[in-house]
Amino acid sequence: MSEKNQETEVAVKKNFIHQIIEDEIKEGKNNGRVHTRFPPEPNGYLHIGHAKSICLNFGTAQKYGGLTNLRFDDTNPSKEETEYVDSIKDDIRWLGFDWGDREYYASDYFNKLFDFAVKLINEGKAYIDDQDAETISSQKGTPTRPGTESPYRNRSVQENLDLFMKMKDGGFNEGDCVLRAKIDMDSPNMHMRDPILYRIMKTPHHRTGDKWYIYPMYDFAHGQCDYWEGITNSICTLEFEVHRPLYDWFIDQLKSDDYRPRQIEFARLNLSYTVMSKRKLLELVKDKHVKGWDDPRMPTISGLRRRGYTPASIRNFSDRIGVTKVDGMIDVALLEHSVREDLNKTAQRIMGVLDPLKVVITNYPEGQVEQLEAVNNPEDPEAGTRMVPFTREIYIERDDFMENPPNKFFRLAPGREVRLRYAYFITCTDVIKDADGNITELHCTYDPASKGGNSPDGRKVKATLHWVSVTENVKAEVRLYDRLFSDETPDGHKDVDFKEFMNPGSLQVLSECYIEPFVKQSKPFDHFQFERLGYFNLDPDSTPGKLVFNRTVQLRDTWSKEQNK
RNA sequence: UGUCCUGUGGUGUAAUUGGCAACACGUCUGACUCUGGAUCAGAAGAGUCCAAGUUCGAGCCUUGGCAGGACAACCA
Repeated sequence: MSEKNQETEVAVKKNFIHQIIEDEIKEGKNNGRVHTRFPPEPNGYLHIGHAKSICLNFGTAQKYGGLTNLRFDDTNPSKEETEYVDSIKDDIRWLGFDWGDREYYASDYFNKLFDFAVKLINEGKAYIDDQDAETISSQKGTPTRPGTESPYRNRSVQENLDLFMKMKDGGFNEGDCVLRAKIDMDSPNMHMRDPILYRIMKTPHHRTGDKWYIYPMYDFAHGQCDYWEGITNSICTLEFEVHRPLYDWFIDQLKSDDYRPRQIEFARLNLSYTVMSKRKLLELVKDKHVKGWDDPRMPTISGLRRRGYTPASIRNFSDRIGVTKVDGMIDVALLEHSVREDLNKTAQRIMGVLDPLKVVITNYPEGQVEQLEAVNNPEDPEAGTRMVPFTREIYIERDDFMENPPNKFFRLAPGREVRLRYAYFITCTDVIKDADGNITELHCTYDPASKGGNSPDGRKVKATLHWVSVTENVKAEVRLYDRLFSDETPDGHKDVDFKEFMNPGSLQVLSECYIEPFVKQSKPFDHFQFERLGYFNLDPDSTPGKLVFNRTVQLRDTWSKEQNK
């Protein structure tokens, strides 16, 4: 089934960044122009936290009639790969955003950055330091203690220039020396204590190959790229707050008129029961704790996509959680609510039995196949109806039957009558067991007058069960997912590795599932609601002979709540 | 012994010239229902980190505390 277009969209509410921008527009800053950028480092797959940033950056520009650039922050060739560039572009597009032809790379600016560094050297604002990393680090001081100046700090401009050229030309080994800005070793802000601008790396770069032996540091690249691209609002996460004075310092050295990009920080997303750091996600992938970056249990965008999340559901989630500077923790339940809300309006309904229990309808003609009409989506009349085959033997869900039902159990039990959805009323007459006392099948009778699901005498039943014909069905594998971690903050424990909290039951594979024949025509990533069970989508592992479904999320279930009381 | 940032129901956000705290998720009732879904109606739950001050009036302003977070990679 193709994706329906009637996605639900939550109105983007105004956040503190929008407020700042509106104030700027009122002041006439940048002539009312708004230009943002999304700057991923291509060293891993995007996750739901990046989705928040993408929605913020693209959404803010859209809101104020501006543009958003995509810029890969590729200043460290030892970590970055083209595979990641491709996945990032796919994910942003899938989320529904477009950067037009404004696809940039920090590496596009390597020449300009080099020239800028030369300018700083000429102005006596940068110098080559021959000390090793450890020494430089020890001279930095601590957050509470000032640093000390490097003995190389006052080299002549000419000497600095010569050495910088030699660095560029590969005349040194990695670690021999670095280029540093000459700012203030006494600054209370660590980042202003003569930060490193360039380091030597003899690693080929995914775009510039072996052209460069020196690469700029993040701080020396990011703000300048913003400046050259005409970015007005450079939105980043809270940990860069202390970098802002340095960001501004570089812009001060660069700017030629009133224009200057402004860095604004917001709190990154933390989701309960998951980890969000790229390093930890990479670890899960590399050590095979999950099947890959797109494992449906991963909080990556590709994982959520494979799990069955829709772009609209992620966008809505992102709008709903808001944007602030408060470092908090969002309940995964809100993410789940967002998919249910969207899928409820759009998903094709079908019937599927995950844990089959055979039912023989003893008074139904053998060999007969009836086609019964079923509604495709009660939330969307336009979705129409389909036919579902009914036969003498059917499967129902094993836990839809109880031999000795408690008070509030409304489903099938000995002697009780229930409705089979879109079919007939049936009454349980016999419970068949094996030698060990396990229930192997049920015998029921049906009321032919209740065809379609209603009895002409107005008789009511308390429950409606989903079912699938024993002979007219598609057998499928269904993968049930639970949270990957059993702890709310798996990486929040100082002495315990986050992997200790991995949930051993996060994946449950059911191979004996029966789905109504309608699903034969479905394609990977198609969304369904298996009635009464939850939302599922077809996994790309499916082959024509074997369909595989992922459970995106369960339906809200008041019965299980009742049970847990 | 520093700099910067943050503190509003269980969670997340709102309260725009100071006017007795709103919304969403979650929770709990009930109605309706051919999905124990959805929908609808309703409830509980904070007096805004603390203290003092200004004011007729403070979540918003002032002062002083307290608590949490970020910063010491040739990572981003």
